Amino acid sequence: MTRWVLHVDLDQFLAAVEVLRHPELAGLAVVVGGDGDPTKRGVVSTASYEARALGVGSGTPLRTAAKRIPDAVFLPVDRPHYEAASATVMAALHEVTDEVEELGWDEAFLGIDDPPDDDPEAVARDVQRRVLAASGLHCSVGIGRNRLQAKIATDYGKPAGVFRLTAATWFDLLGDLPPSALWGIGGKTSTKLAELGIATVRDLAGADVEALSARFGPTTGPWLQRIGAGRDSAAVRESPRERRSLGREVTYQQDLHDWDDVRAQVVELATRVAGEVAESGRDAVRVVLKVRFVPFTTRTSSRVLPEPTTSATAIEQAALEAFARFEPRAVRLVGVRAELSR
DNA sequence: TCTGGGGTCCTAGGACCC
DNA sequence: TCTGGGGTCCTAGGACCC
Repeated sequence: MTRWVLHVDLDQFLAAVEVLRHPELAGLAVVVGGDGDPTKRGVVSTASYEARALGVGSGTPLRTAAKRIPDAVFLPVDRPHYEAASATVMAALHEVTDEVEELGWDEAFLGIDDPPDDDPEAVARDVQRRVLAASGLHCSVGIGRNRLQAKIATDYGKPAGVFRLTAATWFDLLGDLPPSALWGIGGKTSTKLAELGIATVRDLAGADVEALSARFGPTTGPWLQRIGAGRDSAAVRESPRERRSLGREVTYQQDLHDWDDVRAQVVELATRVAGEVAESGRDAVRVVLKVRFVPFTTRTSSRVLPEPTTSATAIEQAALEAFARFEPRAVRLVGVRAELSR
């Protein structure tokens, strides 16, 4: 039996969906983010390839994007519309196999056993045709023997391509790259690894697991070495998985200077979250309050609920108890998150 | 550059108990 | 009067991802 994992990633998803319904935007620098007003606080969710070529990508502050590309088309994030497009795509993927693990709106892993002629590329191209036919959207497909290989392969297939990455080519392709080239390693971990003399993926694969464990802990240490070597579980976890938490947060356009205003926002968010907890049919077991002070210092405070509950009163009270631990200061963001019972 | 909103998982320290 | 080892829970925060 031969086992393959395919990683399907829609190309410039939000921008592509917008171009589909506004064909006149094709070929333009399209920037989707916030409420579409680039003078407000917010960041870019997705930029079209044309915008990326001009220095604007996901995470770029909208105000920066507007300075870099004054004549870009700025559009608001339209969640319901993207969710519908995503559902169409995921349905197309489920026609290929039941083994589908969704990763947000625009990505999924597919588990494929024994493809015809042991030709996973043919399956990948079939996936691309089906997605395009169903949704009008192009995607790239990475092929690997596990999720990690497939996920990284996709980048080499973009846009609209197919790319295979296995143990045979892992070090040829990635060996000399910094560890941050790997899925799960960001800038912070990369810096810590450099302090241990680990500068490349090859170094990481050959690193001493004991040393990694001493620095990163008993779970993360060995995991880092494994992903350096390109090893990962081939299991595709069926989605949707049981959600662990549910929250709402808001960055205010103007900083809140009045502590009573902040308190009122805590209550409002807690009420909203409580409503959604009740709707979810699950119980909350803990409430986490998040406050981002001016200029950008973030603090959290949490309370275990006396018992698992959907009670808005209990959730609000826990949020306020957490709130009472903070000293009054100017605030730019308030968030409330409920952790759900297992 | 002046930094969203939705999440997940892991670590570490202190409290507390046996 | 100076002190163990293990286990679990709670809390805060870090890091990462889409």
